[in-house]
Amino acid sequence: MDTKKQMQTIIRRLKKEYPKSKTELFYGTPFQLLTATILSAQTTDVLVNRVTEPIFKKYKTANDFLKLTPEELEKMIKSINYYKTKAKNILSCAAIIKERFSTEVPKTMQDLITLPGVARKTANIVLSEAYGINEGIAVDTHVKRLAARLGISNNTDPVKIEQDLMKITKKENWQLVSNLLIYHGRRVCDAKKPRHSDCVLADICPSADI
DNA sequence: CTCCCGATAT
DNA sequence: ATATCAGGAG
Repeated sequence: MDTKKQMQTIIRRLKKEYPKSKTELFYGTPFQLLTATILSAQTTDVLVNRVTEPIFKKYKTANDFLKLTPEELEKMIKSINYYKTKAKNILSCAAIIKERFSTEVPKTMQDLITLPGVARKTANIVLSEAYGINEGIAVDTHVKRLAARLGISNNTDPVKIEQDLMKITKKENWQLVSNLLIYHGRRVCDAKKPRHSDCVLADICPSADI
């Protein structure tokens, strides 16, 4: 079966299911998106938004966040897991962005992944959402799980999964496919109990033995 | 490979 | 009690 056609079908059907799919992370500025995405590692977006909403009212740019001490930021994001590491990374990012990138969140993959706590997944989110740049496909836990279940990629390395997805997806759909798979992963194809009977992809999915 | 290390659903 | 949640670094 043609995997490119399979991907086209997946995108068409999921687009119909979730016409308004976009990031569910709350943010205003590029640095806020970077911050929210760093916080979102192994954490639900609902919890991230709960924590960032009051913070983002006061702190919008890298320079704003540099007014905070690590201890102050830790206290504000205490309910997020890995809060110490994340607080340190966010402030390190702010400092580096101020010093090396004239206070602006970088617009290239190469520059973004030099930031602490930022790898391809986070960089892809920032590039596509904040700047509209399709450098790659953001592969998170949902994309990884759905790619495996749909028989698209058996790799465990997120970078290889991203390459497998890019090969069979039109570049213009790179950010869309990531958002669609995440939406579907959260609502129907969840990790514990995938709801095959409610899945619009069931007939083309190797994992749905209905 | 381990560490980071909280909230929530089941 | 345990698995999982928009991962990344050492």
